[in-house]
Amino acid sequence: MVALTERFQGPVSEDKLLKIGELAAQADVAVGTIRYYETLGLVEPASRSESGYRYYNPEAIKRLHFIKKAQSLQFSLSEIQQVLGIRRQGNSACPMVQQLLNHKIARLEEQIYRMTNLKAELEVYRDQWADQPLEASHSQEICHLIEEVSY
Amino acid sequence: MVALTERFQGPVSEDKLLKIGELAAQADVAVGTIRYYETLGLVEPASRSESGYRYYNPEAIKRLHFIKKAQSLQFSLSEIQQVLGIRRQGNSACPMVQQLLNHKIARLEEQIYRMTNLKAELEVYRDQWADQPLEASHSQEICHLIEEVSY
DNA sequence: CTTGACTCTACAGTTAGCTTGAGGGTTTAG
DNA sequence: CTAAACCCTCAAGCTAACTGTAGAGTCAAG
Repeated sequence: MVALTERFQGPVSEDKLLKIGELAAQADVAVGTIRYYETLGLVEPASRSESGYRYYNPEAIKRLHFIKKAQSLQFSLSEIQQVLGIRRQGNSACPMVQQLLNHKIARLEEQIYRMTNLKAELEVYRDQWADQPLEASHSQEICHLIEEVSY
Repeated sequence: MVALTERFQGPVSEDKLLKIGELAAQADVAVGTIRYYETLGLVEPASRSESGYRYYNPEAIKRLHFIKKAQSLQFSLSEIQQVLGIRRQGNSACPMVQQLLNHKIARLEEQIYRMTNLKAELEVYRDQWADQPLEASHSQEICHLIEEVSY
């Protein structure tokens, strides 16, 4: 499945450049997704062959991993873009990054708090359900859980 | 702003039916959103006037509040739909609801765990940044935070 | 009885994050 | 040298959850 090119062609002085499919396999991301990320400025090939093939250096794998991690933790692509894109602007990124971090930390705190509350609430409902005799589930009241939870 | 109808017309025996705009104001939801929810089977007017106007009973306010709460806690409309829609199917909803709850609780647990980890990670970065002398922000390295975080 | 606020339906548009497809070149294993 | 496997671009489509618009009818106050 994962067949890595050992040789490469192109004018680059680094070694082990990857074609898009190889990068995709290594980073466990779809080829189309990588191209899509490129339109957003999140990844860029180190070079292009004459025929237009993208060639990435292995750093790109880490980049994609970073994106996936940040994403799985509720960062939007545009937030990731902000952090990654800032260096291109040539000015100090730190203030913006710090702001982003503070904002993110505050949001996480709030979400954790709300999720913890919800979890406790749901557990109460679930346990009430567990205590209920089975026949009760089939009374007129279609599901006591729904009556409790729904409104 | 909030002008409630005191009288109503229609064949319903309850009192204080609301027009869609009134319901929207009471529940703090856009009119269009309510109509959209109706297409998903999440809310239904108690009745319609001859001219087609929707008339809701005040229960609908609670329904919308429930939807908003569940939503703010990461439940999708289709999940909410599953819970609310089940009674229409005439069979016992409890097993499905229990399953949904368990699944949701597990997901919350995982998300809380991951968010807590990320928060700690981000706080480390932020604090490292705070300790950094200002000039360091303007060295060749455009932002040490980016170098640390990005890969 | 008219005017303005409200409502109706139907459908197009929006943002996010991709996926799929058409149509056509390129590489590489056998 | 040929056929499979890859790659390219461009464009459209998809899900979620709405928002907005057009064109037309309805209701309530003055």
